[in-house]
Amino acid sequence: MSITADTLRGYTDTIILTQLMRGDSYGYEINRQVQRRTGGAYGFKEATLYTAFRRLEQSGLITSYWGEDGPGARRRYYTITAAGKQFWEERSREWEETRTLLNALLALEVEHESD
Amino acid sequence: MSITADTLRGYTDTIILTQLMRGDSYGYEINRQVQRRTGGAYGFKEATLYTAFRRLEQSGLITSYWGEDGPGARRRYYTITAAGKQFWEERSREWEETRTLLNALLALEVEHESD
DNA sequence: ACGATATACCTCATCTGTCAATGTATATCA
DNA sequence: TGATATACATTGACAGATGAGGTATATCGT
Repeated sequence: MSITADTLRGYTDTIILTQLMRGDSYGYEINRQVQRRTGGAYGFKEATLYTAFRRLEQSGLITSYWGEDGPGARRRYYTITAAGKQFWEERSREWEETRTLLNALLALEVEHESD
Repeated sequence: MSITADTLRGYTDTIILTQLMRGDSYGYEINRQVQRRTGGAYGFKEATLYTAFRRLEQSGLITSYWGEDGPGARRRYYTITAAGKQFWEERSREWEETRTLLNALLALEVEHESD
């Protein structure tokens, strides 16, 4: 985990929703996918992950149900709602914008880089 | 201000340091430069800005001194220290990495985008 | 049979950064 | 004289991340 969570604070929800856009999943699996997709560079702390699920469910962005057991204990599966998909779209666009802004704000060079 | 600060939470210090890498400056001016560089899309709230100065100074990343008055009230100028420059280097590298990770984590498409 | 390990979920107290609200003071201009 | 821009500062509230602690099941080697 070479990246501290504070540098992507606020993106936890969107990262989780991105995984759920691909289909229902559960906490442990979502975290494994995040780790795989970042080459092991990032993974959620458990407390971060599960408090995010509570937050997202209470906001109506996801719903949940108990699924069948795997090789470990029981799994709680999550489904992204229509509101969740809309929220994901907004946040994705916002990320594009934020990325552009930070590129501009953290560059020492003179103005006008395209991105 | 179309971008909420929560999406770049944690970058306040680095943004301020970037401005100070160009030379000494003071709060009001730094904020104006941030607004100009983002085409008005982002600016610090005053409380955020001044609490950041306290934090940075206490961490030894900047020093300050009272400068001459401008058209308004007196100005407190800030100087980036050697430790501040080193911190800025680290954070800049970390931003590159975070950008790559978030691009990967927020993309629905299949793997292997270069950036 | 037993212990280690991986799977899987959960909560709470604490810490940190952001910000609304509020306050002070000076210079300019109509 | 009052509005506006410049300029700095503090405080209480809030929200997200996390360390530390907990529960439970399945597998695998010895």
